[in-house]
Parts: sequence; structure tokens; C-alpha cells
Amino acid sequence: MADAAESEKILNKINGEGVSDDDFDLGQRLRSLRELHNLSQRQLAKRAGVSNAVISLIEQNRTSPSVGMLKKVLGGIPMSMTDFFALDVAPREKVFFRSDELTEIAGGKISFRQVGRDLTGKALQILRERYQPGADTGDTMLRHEGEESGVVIRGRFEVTVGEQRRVLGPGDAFYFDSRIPHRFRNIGEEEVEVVTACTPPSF
Amino acid sequence: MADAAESEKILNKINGEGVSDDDFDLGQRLRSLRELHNLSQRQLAKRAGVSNAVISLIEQNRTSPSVGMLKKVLGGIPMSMTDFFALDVAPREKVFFRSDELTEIAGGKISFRQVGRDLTGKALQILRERYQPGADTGDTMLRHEGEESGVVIRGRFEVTVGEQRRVLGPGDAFYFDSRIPHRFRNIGEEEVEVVTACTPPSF
DNA sequence: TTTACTCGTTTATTATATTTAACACTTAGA
DNA sequence: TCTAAGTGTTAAATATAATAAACGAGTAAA
Repeated sequence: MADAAESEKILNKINGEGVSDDDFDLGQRLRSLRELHNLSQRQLAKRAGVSNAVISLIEQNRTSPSVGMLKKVLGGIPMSMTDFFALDVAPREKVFFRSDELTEIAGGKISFRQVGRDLTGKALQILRERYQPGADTGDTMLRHEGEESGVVIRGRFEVTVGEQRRVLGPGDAFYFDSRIPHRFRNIGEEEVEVVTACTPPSF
Repeated sequence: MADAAESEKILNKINGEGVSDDDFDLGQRLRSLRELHNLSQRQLAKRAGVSNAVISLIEQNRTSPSVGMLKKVLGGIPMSMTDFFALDVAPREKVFFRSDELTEIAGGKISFRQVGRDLTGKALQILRERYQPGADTGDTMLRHEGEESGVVIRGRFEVTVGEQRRVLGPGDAFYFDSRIPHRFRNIGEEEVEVVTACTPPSF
């Protein structure tokens, strides 16, 4: 018994130190994450549907949240458990994005969902765009540096580039120099879905 | 104020539905893991330095363990939190190989449809790609200058970038530096359709 | 100054996770 | 047959996480 107890402790120690994400600071990570998203403890708590106190306590490492709780909290950011703990192994670049992780750029009748969060220093911007029926990019034509291209996935999509205008359907695509004034519009009755790419990022 | 409250609710809804690792069964995962290592609940409990009851309760999803507890338990396997949750995104589906399928980049199993004809002098390359079931980009990893990104439209698409691997579904996306060795594969049973962009064009 | 907000933190209470100790069942061996 | 040790599960006791409500500080506007 004494031996067993001792070996338990030893094993514990080995495992505890060897495998566990030893100096993993859960509280600090949550705090950084929250601040990165410009959320106050109360804002995050509200979005996550939990009390604000628990955010404070977790960030101070004064409680070890249940995974259910942690999941709820992360849901308010939003971030998955996987990604939360994945940050641990190495500060590696984020490569994969679940569809709900694409950063929403504009809501309303037009939805721009960008792959990647911060594109400063990046050369490429790729977006998944949705246009409600009748939605368009406005009266003034768009103009910016770079090149732009896209593929229509769904719907009837009117693309105007300079003096050319064309209605594109699923599978159709466009490619133009972004310095030429351009405009997009959903002229169909169903939602338009289109994947576009830009270089360099235009916003 | 009213606006803020409303948008919060909306966000909450989006987050709640969108991000949660919905069908993630923590108990079942722990049980599988334990059985895979031929450990009884009591053995694992002893190695982890916790009571055997808690293993039983966790495996039945009758408690939501604190992350501290889960970490201790995993320490008895041993496995890190990172890996535990990383299993979530790992290919749980069968990866199937047909031995007679040798990789042919051109035409056959993989169809690259490029937007635009001649990209010399252009900065951006955008492709609509189709992968037949089982198709991949070959044994040797791809490497080239530039950045690369894509959005999956249809199918189950396995993307490997450096040492990271992930299975992406419709709406999911990726973004990485093309100098990191990478590879693509359709591991599903239906055709994969994906829109990708590259800067500068890689071929 | 006052008022009215925000912020992060803390306290007392409630809810729940975790432990200890038992239960019912199976297997192996004397 | 009877033990003795194994399995996973459960009940009651205890430790701890989570809540609601308050605190003190900071900021901005009247």
C-alpha cells in the first residue's frame, strides 16, 4: 500500500510534468483572447450567457472552469475548444478556418466573410460573399489598386466593369484590374453566393 | 443601447449555433481513448491520481469535468489537452485509397479550371478546382512562392500544410504561405469542388 | 461638484463537480 | 462451493465551481 501510494505520486509527477501542457496559462490566454477582440468581461459574459464574475475568476486562474463552462465562454468570442488548445502547441500561423470562423466584414443585405482575420502584411484577400436579392455595392463604382477575380457559386450575379456589363451564373467567373470602376448586383430572386479574391487586400 | 442589445442577441445566436463543437462527445472520446490503451477505469484513475468514480461519471457525460480534472485524467493516458481536442478535427472518416489510382495532375481525377487565359504579368490566379473521390495532388508536397487561399464549396477536402492536417467541408477555408509544403486530397465519396486563389500565379 | 455610466474585482450563496465508500456483477482459482 | 480480486456504477458527503449582488475605481458629461 505504501509502495503503491508512493509510486502513484511518482507516476503522477512524471505524467503531470511530462505530458501536460505544463506552463499553459489558461487564464492569461482567455484574457489575451478577449482583449484581442476588444470585449470587456461583461460583454463577453453576456455573449456567452454566463456571469461576468466567472470570466474574472477564470482569467485570474482562481477557478478551473468546467469544460462546459469554458466551451460556453469561448462560444462568445467565438472560438472552438480545439483552436483554443491548439494555440498551445506552437504559435503557428492559423491555416484552417471553419465556415463560421470566417470574419464577417459587412452584414445586412451583403455579407462579406473573409478568410483570415488580419491581413496586414498579406498579399492575398479571399472572401466568400453573399448578396440578398436586389442587393448591390452602391451607386458609386468601386476603384482600388490591384487585381480582382471571382467565381459565382449560386444565383444570378450582375457584374459591371468599366463599360462592360454581364450577368453571371453558377460556374461563371470574372477577372479584372481593380482600378477600373466596378460594381456588383444580385439581379435574381435567390441569394447570390460568390467567392472572390483580391490582391493586394483592398480593405 | 437597444441596438447593442439586439446585435448582441443576434451574435449570441450566431455564435451559439455556429461555433460550438456540436456533437463532440467528451465522455465517449475519453472512453475510447482509455479502452484503446487497455486501461480499466480504476487503473486510469490511479495513474491520473483521481478517484475512479469521476472517470465513470465523465465517460457517461454525467459531469462536465473542470479542465484541471480533465488535464489530470489525460495525464494518466498520457495525452495532452491539445491532442485530445485536436482529435475533434482529425479525419474520423475513412481515408480510402485505390491502389490503381496513381496521381495524375492533368485532366483526369483533378480538374483545374483557371479564371483567365494567360496570367503572365498578372498578380492573381484564381481557380475552380474539382477533385474526384480519392484524388490528391501527389506524393511530393507542393512548394512555391506566394500565398494561397481557398474556400470549399462541396465535399470533404483534406488539406495538409506543413505538419498540420485538417478535413474541411463546405464553407470552410484555408490560407497559408505557399512556401510551406502542402498537399490536397478528396477523402470523401462525392466530388470536391473548391475555389482557390494564389498570388502570384504558381503555374 | 454631481450623476450616470463603465470597468475589473470580491463576497456570500447556490449549484455542481469530486471523493469516499459502498453496490451488483463477472472471472479465476482453491 | 467459496473466496478474492476484477469490472463499471451509484449514494451521500465534501470540496469547488458558478451565480447574483455588491464594491471601489475610472471616465465623461452636465
